[in-house]
Parts: sequence; structure tokens; C-alpha cells
Amino acid sequence: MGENQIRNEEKRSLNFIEEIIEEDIRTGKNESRVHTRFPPEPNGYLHIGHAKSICLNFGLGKKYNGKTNLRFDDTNPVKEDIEYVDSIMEDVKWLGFDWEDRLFYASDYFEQLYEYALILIRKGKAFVCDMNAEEIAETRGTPTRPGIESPYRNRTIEENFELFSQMRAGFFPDGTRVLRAKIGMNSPNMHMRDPVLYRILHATHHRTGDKWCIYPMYDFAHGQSDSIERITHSICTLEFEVHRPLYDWFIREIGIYAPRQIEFARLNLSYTVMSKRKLLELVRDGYVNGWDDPRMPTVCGLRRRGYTPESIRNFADIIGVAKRDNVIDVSLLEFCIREDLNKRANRIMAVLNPLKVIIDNYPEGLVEEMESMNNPENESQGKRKVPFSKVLFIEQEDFMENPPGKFFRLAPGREVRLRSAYIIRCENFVKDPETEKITEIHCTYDPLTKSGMPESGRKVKGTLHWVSAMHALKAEVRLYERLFTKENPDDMPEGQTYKDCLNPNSLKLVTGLVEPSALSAKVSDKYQFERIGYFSVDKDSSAKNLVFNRVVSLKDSWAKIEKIKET
RNA sequence: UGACCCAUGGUGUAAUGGCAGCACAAGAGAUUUUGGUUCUCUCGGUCUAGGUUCGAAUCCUGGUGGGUCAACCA
Repeated sequence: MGENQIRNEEKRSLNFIEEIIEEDIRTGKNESRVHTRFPPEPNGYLHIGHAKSICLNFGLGKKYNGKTNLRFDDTNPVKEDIEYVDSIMEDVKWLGFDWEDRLFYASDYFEQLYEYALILIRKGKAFVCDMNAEEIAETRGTPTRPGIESPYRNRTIEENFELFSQMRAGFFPDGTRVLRAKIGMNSPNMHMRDPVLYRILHATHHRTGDKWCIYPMYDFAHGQSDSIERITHSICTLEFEVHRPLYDWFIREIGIYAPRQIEFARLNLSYTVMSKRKLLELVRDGYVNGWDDPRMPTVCGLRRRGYTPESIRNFADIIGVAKRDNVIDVSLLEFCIREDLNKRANRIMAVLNPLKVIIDNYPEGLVEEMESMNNPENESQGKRKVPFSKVLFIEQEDFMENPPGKFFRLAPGREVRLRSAYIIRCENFVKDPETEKITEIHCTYDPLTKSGMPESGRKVKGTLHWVSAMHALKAEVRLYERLFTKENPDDMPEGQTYKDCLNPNSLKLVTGLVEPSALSAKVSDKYQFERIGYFSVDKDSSAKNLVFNRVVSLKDSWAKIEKIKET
């Protein structure tokens, strides 16, 4: 253990949750144990906001030598499904976290929760209410006006026992009765006004089947589940702050172990929506192609897009944790994946918008294998051979007939370097007289400038990527952009919704030409297409039909210059 | 016309009564066989009014602004 190492560990500031935890450890609370949990409801797919919570909870468990449970809060059988349970487990694992043998379900505790309800009834702290949902809502009052007590509030303990067991036994149809806490109707906190504890739901649960026809409300299950699991720090988002007094009331009245709830601000990302409802609509109404569409902020969407778990974990780390509302700039997420892939992704050459180049003085039929670095950032990733021949393709954008001042690429009479190959000079070009489109460029190459030769060191302004026409592979390339054109799609002018700012260009399909080494590409392999961006092999890809998703473009200072000129 | 929470550069986050720092973004330059990467530099901030204090982003009070809460959803 060197001194330097100790010095390096020094002084990384703590977030407010870590401060609380370290204080609890210091004072010996819970025998200085740290035990967190990630408690999703299996009614949808996880998104980047959940990823923040997962990284937080599992990260804290790891950091303080504690444990982290995965618990499904599955108290509403009509909305939940095993499909979601499976996808959530897959996503948590993929993100790099392990709940070991601690996979739990709130439904595991239904019997225990029922017992807790009985305790409250016995203490005269809960009653069966015969009002329907509408009546309960009407008598709840408003935040500024107290509610009205239920006429069933003063039933005897015996009567409540009888009715509640009949509820469980299936005597009553859905919605006819509920079990309510008896707290009062005057609290300024709406959640404290005789809240519903149990409702009748003759529905098949994905785990308990038809065993139950009454189900606990989330509020009656969540805190007690944490208590049963001896969670020390129940970390949740801000909107549950007002629920905390109710959880505390349950814990106190039932007389069980009390976890400490800490609330933090949920993640918002610019140019995206995060609510389950909106995400569902995007999928259901066909604005995207499923939950794992690479434009979706879902974990499976990001994965398919080509984001790595490391980049997402790093993102979660960088954005921090606090209590104030926040909107993180997507460019930070993009920074994280570029940083990761820059170090790791092999480079290959691909041309997305091909323009034919003929090297007039290059021998007909000759093919040279050009050696190229897989990753200049990391020599250990090795080298590969790229075939070069007389007819090539470069990008349309890399040639201009009348280039402006700062254009460093190919133009009549100008020289450029072909990456890992020769320096070439544009001698002339062919233009379609009707469309004015340039169809073909004629160049000469300088044989002494082959990559690695002494003459190759000659200064030229630009370096272009290219593919050999006779060797190039066709590939379907899916170019993604942000899904929305507005920074905050949730905040639209009167009469408009987030759907009014969907980006019509969020997906552009092109057929590109890639160098032949791409033939070995396997699903989810990551590449940098030199000078273009990072790409990930889509699950639709096969040797016959290569499919690449653009994860993110490279930073492009030339595009910036051009953009400034436009405006 | 309630309760609770929050307020630091464009964005996010530090500073725990003692020099307002870091990252992203933006801008300038250097390097570069990727207009990438890397490096250097610049721009720019404590919501407001009082109070406490030798000293306040930090503590107190008022204001202002934002958020959350009125499912038999979670």
C-alpha cells in the first residue's frame, strides 16, 4: 500500500446521502450496517432514470461493504407482468450489478402484511370502509380543506375483523369495500387522511396466482417491505417525501424495525421524455419501433443503440445526487459514451455517402493491403489490413468544386492524404450535366507517399477515409438523432404536447460501404467509423446484411464552422 | 390561497463560518496520417432584502421563484 495511493483516495467530496450514511456508520446506527435496495414495480421497462437509482443503490452497497436487494414492488396484479420482471433483471445485470441471493418480491410478504393490517385493526387504527372510490375521493378534501370522516369509521374492532376476513375470503366484489387506516381527516398532508390500505381485486397475480383477492396498496407495502428486509437506508425519489410520515406511522403503530428513508431528485434529460406513460405512448402509437428502439431512453434502448454499461455507470457518477430539480444536458451522456468508446472501439473505414474516385495512374488490377492501426489510442488493439485499389469511394462531403477558405479536403488541383494509404491529387472530375451532381473524380497518386514510407510524412491539410470499390461491403446504417427537437418536451406551448416536437429526422437509413474487415462484426460489437462516429452492430445484423446503429457522432468542428456560416 | 421540499456560471455538481472549485457545453490556440483524441487558455455563478458575525454561498427572518401532494397506481 503506497503512500501515493492513500493520497489519491483523499478528498473526494461526498453527496448528501453518503454523508448521512457515513454519519450513521460513525454513530453505530444499525450496528453500522449498510443495506439498500432497488424496488421497481414490474409494470414497464427500466429507463436511464432508473439506471441512476440502480447505480446509486448498488453503488452505495458496494462502497460501504453493505448489501443491496432487488425487490419487485408487485402489489398491483392488473398492471404487472412477468415479462417486465425478466427485462428488469436483465437490465440490472447488464448494468453490472449483482443482487446475489437477495431477489425479493413484495408479494412474498402478503401474509405478513395481512398480519400487520390485523395489528392495526386490533389497535383500533384501521377500519373497513364501504364507500366506493368516488365517495372516498369526494370526502378526502383538498390540500387546503380538511376531509370528511367516513360514516363507517367507528365500526367495532370485531366488526372490522369480520369484514376484513370476509374481504380476504372473497365475499365481496371489486371496489365495494376497502381497509383504511384510522388517522384523521384534518392533516395538511393528504396521504395521512385515513388512507386506503387494502382494496379488493379479483385478479390473478403473476406470482401468487389466485391466492389473494385483496391486495395491499403501495403505501402499505413499501415501507414495511423495507422493514422486513432490514433495509438501513431506503433511497427513493422526491415525490415520496410526503409519504414518509405515513410510512413512519405504519412502522410505529405496527411496532417494527424502522429504515431511514432518504429522497433525491430524479433524473431528467434534455431532449427526451422520461415518464412511463409517455414512453408507453411512443411505443404503442408507433412513434418508435418498440421499447428497445435505439432512440428510447430505456436501458434496453440505450444498450441497442450501443451505449456500454461502463459509460452509463460513469454518467450516473458524474451527474451526482442532490435534492434540487435538474435537467441534465444529453451532451453529457454523449460525452460519456465517446470517452469510453474512444479508448476501446476499433477503428474501421466506412463511406456513408459514396463518391467514386479513380486513381488514373494506379495500375489496373493491382491490390495492395494497407496496414492500419485498430486504435491509435491503444496500440495493443493491433493492426489490420485494408485493401487498396484503383477505384475507391470517398464521402461526397469530402469533395468540393469551389471550396471555401477553410476547407481542407479534396478539390480540383488539391492534395489530400488517404488514411493509411497514399497522398492523392485531384486532376479533374465528371459532373452530370442535368443534375449538376458530381459523379466521379479523377486523381493521381504519389507512389512514394505510401503510409510508412519516408515521403509519407509530407504535410497535407486533410486526411480522408475511403473504401476500395471492389472490396467494400454494403451495410445498412441507421443514423439516429435525438427523438425530440425541444430541450424540454414536457414543457410545450398551450395546446401542444410532447408529440408536437418529435424530431422527423430522428432516424435516417442509409446504405453505406464498409471495409471488408467488418465482415467479422458480431452483434453489439462497437466500432469507430473513422471521421464519422461510433457505431454498434444491431441485433438485426447478419453476415449477409450488416446493420450498424450510430451510437453517437464524432465531435465535428468543421460542421460547427459550416453551421455558423449558415446563420 | 395549506403542508412539505428546493434555490451556486448555459447545464450539473463541490466548497460543512475563512481564497467560490470541478465536469459538460461554448470560444481561442497548440499538436495530430481521424476537422477525432490529447494539451493550454478564455468566457461565465452564490435568487432577493434584512439580520447575526472580525468574516456568510453556508446560520436566522421576510420576500421572490420553482417543485411535490387531493388513484381502491407505484
